[in-house]
Amino acid sequence: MPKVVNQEQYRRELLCKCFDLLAAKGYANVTTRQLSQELGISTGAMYHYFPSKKALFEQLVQELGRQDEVMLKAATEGATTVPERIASLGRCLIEHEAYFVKQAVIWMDFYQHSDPREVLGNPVFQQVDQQYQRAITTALGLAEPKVARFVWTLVNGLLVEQLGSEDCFEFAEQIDLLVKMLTAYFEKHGM
Amino acid sequence: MPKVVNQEQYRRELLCKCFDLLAAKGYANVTTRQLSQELGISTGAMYHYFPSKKALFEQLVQELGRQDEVMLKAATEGATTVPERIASLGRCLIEHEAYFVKQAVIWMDFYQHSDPREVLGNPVFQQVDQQYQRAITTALGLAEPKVARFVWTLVNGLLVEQLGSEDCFEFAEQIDLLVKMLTAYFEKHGM
Amino acid sequence: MPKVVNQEQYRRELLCKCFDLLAAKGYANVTTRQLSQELGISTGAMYHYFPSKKALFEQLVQELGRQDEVMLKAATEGATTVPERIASLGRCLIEHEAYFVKQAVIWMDFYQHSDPREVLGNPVFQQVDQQYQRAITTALGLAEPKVARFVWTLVNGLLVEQLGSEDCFEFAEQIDLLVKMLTAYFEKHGM
Amino acid sequence: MPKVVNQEQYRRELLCKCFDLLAAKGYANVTTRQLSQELGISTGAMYHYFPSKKALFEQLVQELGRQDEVMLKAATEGATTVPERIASLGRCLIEHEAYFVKQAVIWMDFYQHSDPREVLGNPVFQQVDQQYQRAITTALGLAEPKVARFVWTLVNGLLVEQLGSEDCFEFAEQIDLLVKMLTAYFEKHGM
DNA sequence: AATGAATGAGCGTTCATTCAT
DNA sequence: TATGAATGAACGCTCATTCAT
Repeated sequence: MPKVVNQEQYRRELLCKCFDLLAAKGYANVTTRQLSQELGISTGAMYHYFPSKKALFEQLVQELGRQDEVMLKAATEGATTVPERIASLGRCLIEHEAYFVKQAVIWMDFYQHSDPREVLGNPVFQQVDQQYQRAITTALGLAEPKVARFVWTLVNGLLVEQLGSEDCFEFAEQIDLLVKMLTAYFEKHGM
Repeated sequence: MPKVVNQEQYRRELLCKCFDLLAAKGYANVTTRQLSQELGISTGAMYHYFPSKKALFEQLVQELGRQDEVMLKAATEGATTVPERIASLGRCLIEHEAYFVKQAVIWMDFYQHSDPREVLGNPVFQQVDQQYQRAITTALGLAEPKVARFVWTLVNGLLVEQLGSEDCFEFAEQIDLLVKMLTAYFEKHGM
Repeated sequence: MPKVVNQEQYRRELLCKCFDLLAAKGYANVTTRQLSQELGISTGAMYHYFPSKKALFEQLVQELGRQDEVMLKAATEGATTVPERIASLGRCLIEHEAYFVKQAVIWMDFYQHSDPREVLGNPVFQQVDQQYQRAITTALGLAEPKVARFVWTLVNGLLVEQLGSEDCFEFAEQIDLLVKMLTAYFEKHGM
Repeated sequence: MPKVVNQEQYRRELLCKCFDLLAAKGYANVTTRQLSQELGISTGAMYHYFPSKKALFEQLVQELGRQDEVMLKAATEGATTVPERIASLGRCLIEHEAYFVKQAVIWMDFYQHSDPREVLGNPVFQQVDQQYQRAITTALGLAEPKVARFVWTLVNGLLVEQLGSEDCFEFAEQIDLLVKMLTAYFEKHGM
């Protein structure tokens, strides 16, 4: 009788364990030996669950997309007006700052390691990109995807700026500025 | 003495020649052989001008900081009011979009390859960071560095989003949105 | 006791199932996973029946030797004169060309993977070598083993030349030439 | 000023140094580390001269083909009649037995490691095959390539049988038998 | 100042074998 | 008996760096 495990769930656990290490050092700077050590298994076992280092990385990106969709939905569930939603989103980002900063690193790496001519055609990219678009549009209750993309872009800028920094206060401060900007913009231009 | 000046200038030329290649493929994905081929010299000669691959990269980051300071100053020189300065800055970014996007890649790589615990203490980082702070503050004619940082952060977000994309129109559109946001914010909160 | 007979027979069946795969890809290019998949059992089960990959391979060589002895005896049973026996042997080889070519591959592999200093002392080699010697001597009805070895050597050359080729006609043609050569030789030198 | 070397010639020397090791242990059983140690250089230097282990192997096969063409031509140069040529060829084979046996191993390995469906289309194979065909046809002074191929096939059989054996006497004896067979065949069937 | 052959530690990956179930 | 997840040494290969010329 073989050892019974929920392969699917175990693989997700392994992905989560890789997250911190990959975010801290970057895809290219983490070896498979380091990864397997972080996972507490042998390199061979790692290759039992993932066909390659690259595949592991892409599965991680997908997994993060899945988690974020849930998280953002939950964060803005109680808010009804647009200003309230913006504030809720801001609080969520501040609360999980460390997580989102790490994720930005992962996402940068993903861009970097993709062939520029293929990144837009990459099914993983397309899927996750649409996921975020959908999540942010829903979270803010906006009809216009373009503004949603804009907001997410700004957030990414903030996250990227936080790389290597541990100044939590400055991050909150800048999120606050962003919320004020959005509010001022909506007051002036409507919606 | 003149010999030294030539050396200095030659090294800057070499750095500029590396820029496109490093931005296109990323620091970790470019070999020293590829770099020296791009430069049109041997690997040995490259090590004559730069003590290591990493040092070459850091010198490139510094060089870019120097160039940008000049460029931003020139772009906003004619404008006198804050809205004019914002618009001038926006035009400059849109005009040199390709350059700034490549630079964002370089900058990401620099963060990534630095030890997180050392990045803030890294003299190269400190110098270039202050340079940008100063440049953007001067360009916008703001007394408050915090807002300058905020603007630059937002711009970085836009640049990062352009990675792998060639949609020039979307970039201009989002810069336009950013200018409107800033304007609305300043109208409401003053300065 | 009957249990043991079944085990023995089951192991022979397993060996036969491996034959094609090993001949097609070569010992070193077939993994134990591929073998066990071909056998329709798990790797663990395979190791229950064979102590190692190498042992499985050696048992296959022995099994083939056993089968050939029977086959060659049957092929030349009806013939009474030496020319008739030669012709019968030739027909048998042509008829089972694909089988013998595969076997040649197996046999090459066996030599290759043996330590050169030990191959002559290898009991598996000694046993099978004597088996072939005996089989060919009996088949041709020759008193002199040296000529039997010579014939078998020539046949091996033909088989080896067929590796990777699917030109069935050429094989038959060359077997025909071999038969003529043998006949001419026996006519001139007697026996 | 770079170290001046005749790259082409040095590469040939390296190939020759690999010959014994590859023949003794087989392509798949020799590691790149073992090869580079045999060559007296580092693995990196080996990859400076050969793009891959497989390429090194194929270049060795080509180099052997080149050497053999010269050797066979020289061996039969003085002989004028067909029997004399056959005898000369036989002496050449006996004299360089060890070399030809090793070469047979290399050749077997080459077949084994080629995709069966591609071996006939492999340019290396085609070139060397034609080389041998031409060499043996010229050496024996035969108009008919088919008989040349036949002779070479028989010789290959003998060589293969010598794998792992060091019985030089038996080899000479069998070459002698081959010469007698050929002579008897030509006497009976002409040419 | 300049060359490029040479180094060798370290990479991502494979696979014969083991063993808890 | 039988399973297949797990192991880890070893593989082919890369590349930042050095150094004899």
